[in-house]
Amino acid sequence: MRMSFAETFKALSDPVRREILVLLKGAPLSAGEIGSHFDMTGATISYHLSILKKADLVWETKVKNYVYYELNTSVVEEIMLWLSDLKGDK
Amino acid sequence: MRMSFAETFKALSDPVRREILVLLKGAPLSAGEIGSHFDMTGATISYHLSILKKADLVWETKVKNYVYYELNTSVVEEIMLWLSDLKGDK
DNA sequence: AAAGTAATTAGAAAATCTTCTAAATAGGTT
DNA sequence: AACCTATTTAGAAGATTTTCTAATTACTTT
Repeated sequence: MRMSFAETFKALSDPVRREILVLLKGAPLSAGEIGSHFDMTGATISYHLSILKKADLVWETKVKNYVYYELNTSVVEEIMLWLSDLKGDK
Repeated sequence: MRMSFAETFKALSDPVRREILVLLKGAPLSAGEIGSHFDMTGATISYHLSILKKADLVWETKVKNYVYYELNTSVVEEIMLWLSDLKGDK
């Protein structure tokens, strides 16, 4: 079930997590592939992925012993709508 | 001078600060008027306002011994553009 | 100038977040 | 089954954030 707005904004507030989302813009990547872009342990990447997942910003698919993550653009859209309303667009 | 994207996202990550922005949607309000909407001390509200100000999400105008805060929608627009790009809109 | 009102700053406590190491889980391969 | 590879979980350390109380600044009014 969809998590709160609050948690989505929190998920977006960390630079590592935003960079992960940008990486996923092109195509789904495994946790390991994502991790290789950062100078951090896999455990830390896993922690960030879990927050993105709880915020529904990404989906995961398990294939063999890999876990692939994919961007969920519909939640991005929700945040944009909130911002759009704030801006005063009718 | 305009603060980093990172700081703008951080500023948006707190529910109190988002509620302040919504309050300012209608019209500018003084720090005291903003504070009266929350069950928090004026010092705490002042802290949140300083973060919104540093993120350039609000402007302040001093009138008598009041400080009025006003929403700055152009920064909201910047965040929307980032999200729009993430979504994949060309 | 003294007193009052609005708001901010300083400093500290409590809560939350980020990161690590080490251990555990899960699946694939020999 | 034993071993290897990918990923997650647990637990702890360190950093950052949020909030408060008390003190300070700034401007107004008497």
